[in-house]
Amino acid sequence: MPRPGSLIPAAFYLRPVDVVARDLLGRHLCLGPVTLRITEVEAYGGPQDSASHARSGRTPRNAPMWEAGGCAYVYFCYGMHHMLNVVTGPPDRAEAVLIRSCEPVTGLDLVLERRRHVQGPALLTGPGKVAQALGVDLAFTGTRFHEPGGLELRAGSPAAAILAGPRVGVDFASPADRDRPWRFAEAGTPWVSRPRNLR
DNA sequence: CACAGGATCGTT
DNA sequence: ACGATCCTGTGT
Repeated sequence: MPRPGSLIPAAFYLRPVDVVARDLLGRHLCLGPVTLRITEVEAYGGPQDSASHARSGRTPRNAPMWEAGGCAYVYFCYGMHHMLNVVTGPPDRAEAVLIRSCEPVTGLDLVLERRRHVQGPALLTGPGKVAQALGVDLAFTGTRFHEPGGLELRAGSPAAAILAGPRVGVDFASPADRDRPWRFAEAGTPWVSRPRNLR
């Protein structure tokens, strides 16, 4: 059975992080039998962004952020959740896009099993839920989305309109970074975490 | 080596 | 509003 959409080439990721973030909406995330369509993302800048994991420079955990765009950066949070990011830009820019919400496309039976049969948008709205549904864990950090066979990004169907707002859970950042409107979601979709604060 | 805290989630 | 739960970065 062919994959839904063609594999996205490496050049896609070599643009400013907010541009790639918007362009990721509507693309397909694929792993094994599961395909998810991206509906909500957040952009994180390099060392100068006080909300980003890159703010402390290169560490063992965030090393994939310093790779060339197209790399996966996965980290473990709050002792129980995995967070999936798409690294962007040339090497050493350390920018990444957090995948916050998706809608199901294929492999729904497996997604429902992994998500304990939660009903409605609560199934996939939130970064921890997306990673759990896809089956992504730390073993995937450092892998490349444009190389076939593993965690892949494919064409999908683009978002017609996009809403933006401040990022979630970054109250610790400086005011300028806290207020930067770098959360993006497809307009009108129910597959979004915290629909408030978007316009 | 010890410790404080986190780009969250689900329940109370 | 809060507890779960453990990896991570930082400091001693």
